[in-house]
Amino acid sequence: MASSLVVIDWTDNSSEARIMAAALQLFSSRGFQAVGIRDIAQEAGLSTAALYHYMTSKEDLLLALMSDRLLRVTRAAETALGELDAPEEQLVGLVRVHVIAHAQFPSVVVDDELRSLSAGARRAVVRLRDRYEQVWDRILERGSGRPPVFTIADLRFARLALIGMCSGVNRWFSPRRALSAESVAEHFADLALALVRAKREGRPVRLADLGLPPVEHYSSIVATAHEGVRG
Amino acid sequence: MASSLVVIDWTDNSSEARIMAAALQLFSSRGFQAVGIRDIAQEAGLSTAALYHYMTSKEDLLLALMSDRLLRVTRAAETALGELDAPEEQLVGLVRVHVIAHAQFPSVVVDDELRSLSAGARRAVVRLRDRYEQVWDRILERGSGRPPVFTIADLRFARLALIGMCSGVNRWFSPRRALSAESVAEHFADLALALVRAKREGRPVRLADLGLPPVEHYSSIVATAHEGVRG
Amino acid sequence: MASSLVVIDWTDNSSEARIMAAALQLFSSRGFQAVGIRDIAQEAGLSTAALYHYMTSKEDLLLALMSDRLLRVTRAAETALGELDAPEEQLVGLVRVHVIAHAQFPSVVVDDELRSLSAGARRAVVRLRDRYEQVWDRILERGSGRPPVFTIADLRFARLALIGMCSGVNRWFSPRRALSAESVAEHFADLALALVRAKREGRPVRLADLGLPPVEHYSSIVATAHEGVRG
Amino acid sequence: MASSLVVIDWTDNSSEARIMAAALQLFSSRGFQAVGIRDIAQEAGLSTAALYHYMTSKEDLLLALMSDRLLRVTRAAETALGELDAPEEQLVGLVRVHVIAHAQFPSVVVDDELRSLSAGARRAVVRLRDRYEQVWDRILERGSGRPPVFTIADLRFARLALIGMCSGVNRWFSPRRALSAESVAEHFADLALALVRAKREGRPVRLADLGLPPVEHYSSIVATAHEGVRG
DNA sequence: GATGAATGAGGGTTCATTCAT
DNA sequence: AATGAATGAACCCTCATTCAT
Repeated sequence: MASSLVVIDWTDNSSEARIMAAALQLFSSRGFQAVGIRDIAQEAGLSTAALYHYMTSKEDLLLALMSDRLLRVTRAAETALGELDAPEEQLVGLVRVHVIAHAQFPSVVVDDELRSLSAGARRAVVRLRDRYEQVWDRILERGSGRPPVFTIADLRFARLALIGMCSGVNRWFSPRRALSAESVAEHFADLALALVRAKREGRPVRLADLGLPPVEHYSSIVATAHEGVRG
Repeated sequence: MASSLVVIDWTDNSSEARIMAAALQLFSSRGFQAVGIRDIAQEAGLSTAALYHYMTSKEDLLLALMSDRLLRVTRAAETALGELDAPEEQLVGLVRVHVIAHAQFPSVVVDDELRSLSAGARRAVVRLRDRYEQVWDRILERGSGRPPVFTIADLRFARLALIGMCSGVNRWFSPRRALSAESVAEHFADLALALVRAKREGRPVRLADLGLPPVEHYSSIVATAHEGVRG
Repeated sequence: MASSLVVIDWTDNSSEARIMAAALQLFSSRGFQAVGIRDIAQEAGLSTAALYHYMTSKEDLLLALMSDRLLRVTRAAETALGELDAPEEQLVGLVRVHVIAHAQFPSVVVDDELRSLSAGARRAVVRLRDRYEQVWDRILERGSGRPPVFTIADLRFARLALIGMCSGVNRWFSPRRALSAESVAEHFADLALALVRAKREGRPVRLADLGLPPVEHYSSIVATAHEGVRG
Repeated sequence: MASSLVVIDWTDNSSEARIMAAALQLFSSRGFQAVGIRDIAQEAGLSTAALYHYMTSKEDLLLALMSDRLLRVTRAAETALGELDAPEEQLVGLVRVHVIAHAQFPSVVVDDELRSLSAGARRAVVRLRDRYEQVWDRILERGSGRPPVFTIADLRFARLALIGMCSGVNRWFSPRRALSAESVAEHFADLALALVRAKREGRPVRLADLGLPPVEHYSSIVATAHEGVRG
């Protein structure tokens, strides 16, 4: 029984995992409201009644998926950040993780679907989201310290702008076009450095100036954090 | 009969205008799929059957609203741009218009609801959206000319990032918090300048460096373009 | 729209009346819980969706029917009592009305289905039921006055016994057996006189001793109070 | 495997007994149709699948309970009658047993739930019910013999009235009110004597006139017949 | 211009039951 | 003896839509 705030185990292809995968896939592509439980059941290869062995309601399913996504992306972000020190490097790491996670994996854009949750569930998810956003804030703060690496007028707006642009990827990215998630991540990482006016020794920093691990490293961090979910 | 790609007349409080206003308001706050035609009818003070004098289907209503939003924001953008010359100024004008329109007016975020449209309607809206995005592209191109004002690695990604961050406003902006649409517009305009690495005479430009009309000017451009729709 | 505590208009064969008739018939013979709204719709010759033009929920339908039954039997009882004076005669009138109503018309036995109602609706019905039971109490009280016509140890138990035995008719009466509602009413009226130990001038009274209108008179009172409901 | 017409063994707290107790309790308070097998399983502390080791269907469970109730009340009635001789005393004994059984023990009112049974099961239960009703008929007949103790116009109607009033107890009796099953039994016994116009030496008999064992004696007869079922 | 009546399809959820383990 | 997994059918109710008036 998938209780609420939990990291889902996707690795086997048990009924539960198949249901979760089906729901994630469908919610991600059509939106929660537009998906019927019959769709989910069919995709998972079960009867609709069987769904109710693993969830208590459709909303509960959404809740589980949102928290899973948030917990995993948070985990991936922390893994990436743990390997880095300088704020500008950490920002790049964070953007890479976020973009790759949102482009490569079916993701329920949390802020899009918050309104589909009832008050209680919404509060729980908001709490997780806030925790994730604090990761961003922490970096932006550190980069604004003395001496400042970033030049940011308002930390909150900068974070909203960054997350807005990075989550937007989810809406237009399609692997069909000859466009890899990694190349998007690279471009957005550089744009993020610009957005915060990152500088080293008084000079604007470009992505190429940083001696970071290659972007593929972050693909594998994200993949590890997401385990066996099909990309 | 509200045919498809049209600028809606909101100024009177005819039944049609009331229906449109109700639908816009509801789609904007709850999402297309979550709104029933009963909700719209009730909000407009009519029977559900009466709705069908003014629309051919619920989808048609969405289509009309999306095109209205796109046409109006495009019009507002062009008004703003016509008064300005330098690319960095135009970028600021565009961001101001976009942010104010999305924060202050109920807006159907086009890319969010495209999936709710059938193929034909989707194509029509995408065409309008592309036309609006070309406005962005035109500015980014001009700023990338010789000598370059912007430093942009890839024009398309920059546009996606900018629109992503500016449209995201729609998700979190709430007039209840002591936060005006204008102040958001100002912060985002400055962030946009940073994102494109705008320079004048080799130096990074800040919003304050530009001698632009005050942000309220753009509020009124947007308001004019949106006529009597309640903000 | 059949609101709650109301005397239903059965006389035409409008959709509403047909729904009510179907529901009454089905609830009466199978019990509320065992009847599906599909059954009602089919019996009424409508789609299930159409039902919801005339009711707000299945429970609301039950509520309407219970209140209709209670209000009508109360009305019939009061008509009968208004024509009579002596308590022993009134008791006979009341038993005749109650038995004929329960044998001849599909009736939802109120106390059987109270548990199917939610708390609020239940309270409303109990109030009507209590009002009807007060009619019985009033007669039993009058018969216990000075000089007493009845000999009753406890008024409440006597009422419960009388109503219990008279409502029980509903369970076993079937017009198929050569058994008229009127003949049952006669036997039960005489048993009721016995139960309260009715006396005139010190002698036990039998039904035949009273100069009452014939039982058919009460059939027509009940029929009038129930209007065009098919018996 | 609980086959059909059987006296259930309630004395141990085996799974079977717990299931039966749960079902009886629930059917009694909510009615057969309103009780789900999940409710029964939960109350019994088992999985729903486990229920099917002890029953063949939900209906079978009802059948078993109805027959158990009927057989036990019949047995209790016969025990009571065996100790008595005069018809008027036997009538009192029977009423006491019936009322106490229906007030004090969760009882499935047979005539209420007959409609929930399929034709075959119904026939079987009706046979048991008829046997129990014959106990009543036998007494009423004896009391109508020569010289008559009772004055009854129609034996069948008298029996229906008596059982109707005594079974009705089940609907309104609640141990919460300061009302003992025994005191109800006493009042109803006296009312039953009145209903049949019982006389001794030409004079109406009251309950107090009879030298019967105290009502508690009948409580214990009923309790014995019902063994360990919680009251 | 507007509505009440009506509907087929589908919404999410629960039903009693079976079966391999 | 007991269970978790699974299901087809049914639950009450709402959906967007049509049409005669």
